[in-house]
Amino acid sequence: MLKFEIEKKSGLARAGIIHTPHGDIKTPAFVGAATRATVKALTMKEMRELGSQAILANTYHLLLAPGTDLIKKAGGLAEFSSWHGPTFTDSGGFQIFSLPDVKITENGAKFKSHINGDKFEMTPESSMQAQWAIGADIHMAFDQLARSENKKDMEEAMHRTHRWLDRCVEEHHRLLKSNACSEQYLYAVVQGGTFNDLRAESAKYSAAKDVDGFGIGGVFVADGMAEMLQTVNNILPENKPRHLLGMGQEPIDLILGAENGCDTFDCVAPTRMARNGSLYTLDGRINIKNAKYKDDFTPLMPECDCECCKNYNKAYLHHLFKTDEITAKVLASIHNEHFVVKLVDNIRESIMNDTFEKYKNEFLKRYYK
RNA sequence: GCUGGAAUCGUCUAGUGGCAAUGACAAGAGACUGUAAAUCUCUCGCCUUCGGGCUUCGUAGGUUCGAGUCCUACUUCCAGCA
Repeated sequence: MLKFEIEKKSGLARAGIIHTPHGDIKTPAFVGAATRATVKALTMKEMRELGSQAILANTYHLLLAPGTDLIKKAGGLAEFSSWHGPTFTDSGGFQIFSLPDVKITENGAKFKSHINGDKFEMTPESSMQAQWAIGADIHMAFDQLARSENKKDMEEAMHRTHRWLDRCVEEHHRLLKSNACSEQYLYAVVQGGTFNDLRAESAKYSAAKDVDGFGIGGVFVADGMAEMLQTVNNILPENKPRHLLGMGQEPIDLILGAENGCDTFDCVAPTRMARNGSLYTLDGRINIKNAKYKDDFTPLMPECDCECCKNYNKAYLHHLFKTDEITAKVLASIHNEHFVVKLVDNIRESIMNDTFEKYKNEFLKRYYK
């Protein structure tokens, strides 16, 4: 069983430590999205230096390239990528949702590779096997998310997720046993969309399973998220960690997520937006490509101690973006990733100090003014 | 000086009698949430009550219902010959 220690509680919020074979994660924590075993535009050294504690890679992408066997041969994700810290893998479930030409059957999902059109099928078992080969510390159950106003569709996807969960749990334990290994861990994924009764049902179902933690999936907007998380996290066992899948573009997502009992987060938005010139500041997100920054020689965010803010100014960043220099994306990604990592670290600190409410109010008041 | 050729939005460019005029870049703005994202969208002559109105394709004339497109002259540039 994955060791999770709770150090401090405040309502549903908690500060804790997840002990993984590759090191500890002090939670709440923002996990870097390293879909193809790399955080786009950043080196692992840069990730460590900006304060990241863990990364999350994607089974679907690594299956296509370079192949999960190759990662196993390399010694696993941590060794292969030179990220010598805690790792997660997402199951590939999100890709069922996001790729075109996906056929879902009870057995699994049939995809076409977006790279060369190769057809292949992913099942709960094959996802577990692939994640086993990749060798991350924490694996996600293979789920089916949906985005629908139609409750029946949602319910159907949720029930399939539950049936798949049973198969994931079985296959996960079979793999552990047959390889005489106990150092890989499985999270169930809670679904149910915007329907809180379905969320409750999914949380109950997942809570009863022999898993090490929980992913909360299929969340697309902050609207109604707090209530949904309250529903789910009041049901999930307190002593197991919870990961809010894919949320974190907006600081409020992370604040509400932590406030309502989530321990870890991952999101592609900070680095994607960085590459597109949209940068976080304490006063809200700015587009550094805007003409008004052409001769603004002040730091992007004076309060920030990232490499970008400590050494460069807005006019320089603006110039790098306008001339499409690679360094623009590097510096911007360092800053945005640092911003969200630090934000969640600050949330943790405020929970530890009993100042969460104050931190939250001050942050939100300034950011969304 | 002669003979060809060429002049269209900030730049390059499409255009061969129905045109406010093609495409690219540049410029201006927006989007992005378990990454098919170094991506995508919108604006880009002026005005507008969004119906439309007005002024544009080197300059000035002309032919035509209608001209960026055909004709004449001029201006500038390019190539070749002197």
